[in-house]
Amino acid sequence: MQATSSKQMIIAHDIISKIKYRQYRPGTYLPSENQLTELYGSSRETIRKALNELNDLGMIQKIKGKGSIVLDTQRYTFPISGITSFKELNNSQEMNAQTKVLHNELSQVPEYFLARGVDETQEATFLERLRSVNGEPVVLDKDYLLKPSIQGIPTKEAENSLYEYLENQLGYQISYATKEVTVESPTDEQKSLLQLIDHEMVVAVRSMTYLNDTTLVQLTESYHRPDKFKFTDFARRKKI
Amino acid sequence: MQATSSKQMIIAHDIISKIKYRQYRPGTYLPSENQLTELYGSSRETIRKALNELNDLGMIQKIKGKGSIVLDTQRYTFPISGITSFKELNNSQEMNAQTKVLHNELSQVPEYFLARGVDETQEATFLERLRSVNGEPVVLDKDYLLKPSIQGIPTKEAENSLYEYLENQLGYQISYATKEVTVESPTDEQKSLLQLIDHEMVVAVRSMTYLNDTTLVQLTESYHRPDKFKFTDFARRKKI
DNA sequence: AATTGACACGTGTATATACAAGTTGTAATA
DNA sequence: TATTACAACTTGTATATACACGTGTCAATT
Repeated sequence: MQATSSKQMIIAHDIISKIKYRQYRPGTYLPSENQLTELYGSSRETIRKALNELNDLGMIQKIKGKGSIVLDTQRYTFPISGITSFKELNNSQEMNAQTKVLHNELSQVPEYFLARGVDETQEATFLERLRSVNGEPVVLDKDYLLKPSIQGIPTKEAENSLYEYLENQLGYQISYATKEVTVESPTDEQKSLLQLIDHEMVVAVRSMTYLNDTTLVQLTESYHRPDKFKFTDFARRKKI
Repeated sequence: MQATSSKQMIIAHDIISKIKYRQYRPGTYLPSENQLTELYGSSRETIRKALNELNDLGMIQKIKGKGSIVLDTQRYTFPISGITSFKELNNSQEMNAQTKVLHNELSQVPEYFLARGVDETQEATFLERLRSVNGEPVVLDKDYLLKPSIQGIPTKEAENSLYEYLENQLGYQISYATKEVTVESPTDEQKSLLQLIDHEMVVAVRSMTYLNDTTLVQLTESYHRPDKFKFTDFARRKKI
């Protein structure tokens, strides 16, 4: 599901772009699987695997006996769900964003992750970054990049996307992450950096990121200003 | 992906239960697809579709050329992600929960949803419920059940799971939902019902629920006490 | 007029086959 | 010894075929 080269992925991307540029419009049916089979010169199974991707993404709704309806994704297309980095988010939303690196040094792993199975002796590079949009501080990111997979990161790279560095520079394939969101009272540091008003709380997003081979490579604590935080999700009902 | 009757679903469930009861343990490999093919007397494609379900759920990690590793789901198994109702959550977590129905009457659709494409003249049954755990108020749910799909709901049913009523009593198939999470200042009603301390904020989860045929049937505004709110998620990196 | 039945067409599931490509251990080779 | 080459496994992709089953149309029947 990663490489963009397979036939089913090419087809999926093509249909997505046709939806994006409104060749296929929300509320209308896609061509039937058999028609798409002819259109792309592939087997029906390949088409179906492509359509199932779109179904999982919430871009279409498959209806047995009828067809696949294009859903209106515009309404809920602010992608914080899934694994999306600040930099990517920034690009896709075209906000005027800025990243300031506050720390980039060796450190211990914080308490929260120790309670979740991370070894206390685990060496890590601590990276603290303050994200601002239009001059206003919005997010405080604390990343812990784990050795030996990640030996460190140039501060210049840290100003951009971490994922980009890990994937393009180090050749790693980030595969999945677990994430936990809570609302907490801010520490003094968070209060001053995020310019929080008295009694205002902070939204904490803590995540653990893994590679394809299940190697844990990154721990993140991300603190958001509550008034700037919005999380949008699309979910299918599964009976498992 | 809904009915539990198909072969691939039976296989998926079986493997899940074997993981659950630790016949297959976290960190170890599942039998290979070919072995599972023999074990279940099915084709490899059927096995693969079952395994892909588990992969999507974050229960296993497939590694090309090696096999499928069982992941440790215990650590992040508090399912608020996805569409899961309070009642189901309650059952799975075995909390001592209670539901009090505050309102059950006709009403207009609130502003938030009008801004998101819902018609102003849309008729709806307004259902307000206060959820408590161990005597403490935790969540305030405001549901709007849309006509003509849903003509109303017996208050007795409202004390249980709405989804159960819709699926088992009305025979509807709930398919997907969009969800948005924000942190806000509480209204006076929320402040008193949820027993919020001064300056404490409230977590608002607003969602729109759809049937298989894309019919919108339910709007929900769910307000959580910030100290009781926790949201856990598993996400795979997708390059689409 | 209302019901029934046949049919066409849609997606859902299951199977068999083939080859591509990643991983690992082993044997042959330089 | 170190490297290379290969074999034997693994998962990934693509194809062809068949049938089950949901939906809608339309004509025949009641």
